[in-house]
Amino acid sequence: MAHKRSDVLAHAVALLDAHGLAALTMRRLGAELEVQPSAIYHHFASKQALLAAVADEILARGARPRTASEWPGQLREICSELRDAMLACTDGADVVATVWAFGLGAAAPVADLEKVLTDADAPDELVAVASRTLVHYVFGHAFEEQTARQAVSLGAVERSLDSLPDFDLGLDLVIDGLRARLG
Amino acid sequence: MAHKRSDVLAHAVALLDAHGLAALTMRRLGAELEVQPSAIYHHFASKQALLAAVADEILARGARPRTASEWPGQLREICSELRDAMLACTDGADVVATVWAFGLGAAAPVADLEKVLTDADAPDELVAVASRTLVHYVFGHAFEEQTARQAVSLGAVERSLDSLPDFDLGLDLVIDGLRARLG
DNA sequence: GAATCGACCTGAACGGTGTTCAGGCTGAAC
DNA sequence: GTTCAGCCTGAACACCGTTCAGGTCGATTC
Repeated sequence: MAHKRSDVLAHAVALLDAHGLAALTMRRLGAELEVQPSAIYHHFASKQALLAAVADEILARGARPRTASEWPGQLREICSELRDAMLACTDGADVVATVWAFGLGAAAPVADLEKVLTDADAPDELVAVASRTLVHYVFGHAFEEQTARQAVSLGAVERSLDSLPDFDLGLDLVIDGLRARLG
Repeated sequence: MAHKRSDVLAHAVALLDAHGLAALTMRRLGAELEVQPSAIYHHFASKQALLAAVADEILARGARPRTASEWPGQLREICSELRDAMLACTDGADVVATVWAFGLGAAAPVADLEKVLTDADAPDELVAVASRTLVHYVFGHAFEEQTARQAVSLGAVERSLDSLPDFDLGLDLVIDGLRARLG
């Protein structure tokens, strides 16, 4: 029973979702596919390449229609979609943020943000700064929320989850800063 | 020649700085101290605990006097200090951000930000949101910059470093959003 | 129908990793 | 002179990502 690249990817995402990043091992993924670990290297050059594909898949699964007509709402839509996509999968924020930081994938959301800002007639430098500021905020918030939740559920650390800041409020903070520059 | 906890920590930071996070291995650290890897567990309960201490040390080394008298300048001082401390050490952003996200250390900068905002009479919720938004921005920016720089220098990925957004500009974006709320 | 070819996989190995544990050494305190 | 704590040894355990020569098998081609 030969597997295709898409089968391997689907099993990898399922494994990540069910048991977390630590369990996403070449050996364990191989076992899940009833295949030797080395067989995975026929489909992906390295674990890093596999993770990049996983990150893109996580984002693709979180895609949703966009309806806002003004740039502030459009930015909010993109950021919320990105956040929800990452939070929908165990360790999703970690995987997506790392892959993106390495420049290996997960570039779509930033491109979308840049397009919205360009269409809103923001100057080039502000487009680059603002889109990255937004994405840094979303990654940071999601990563912290997901990591803290996991650390608490593992009992590794006691820490109140109620104290997590509100996502939309922080987003508005950045967007208000932008509004002051875009008039 | 018996080592103290502070010796182990100092060697760990030196190893991190000289050869990066991947080289900060219990075995390699042991070799550096001319000691068996297991000896390190006498001083630190786990590698995670060691990394937490390393993160705090990185921040402590980056401490500098603060002179600003108004809250926007104070926020800028804290964020710049945090950023510079992380960038001063190889993989510093990765270590500090991860340790902080796990709630194991590196909490001082956030506490400082919260104090400044509280003293500026910001409401409690805004204090929590704003301080985290700022720290997410600083972590995200520093992590991306450091990771990208490293990926390029390793030749793993070709990517223009010139396109990195300006740190102060993004910081002002958030602070302007805050100004609109603090009057 | 036989040969070829590519996709897919095997099985073993290499050189690492964090961590545990029973026990040994040594220098200061009583 | 003995006790005791701090520090360390050395071996093992159970993993990890990755490589590589070779094997299987279905589809394509002559």
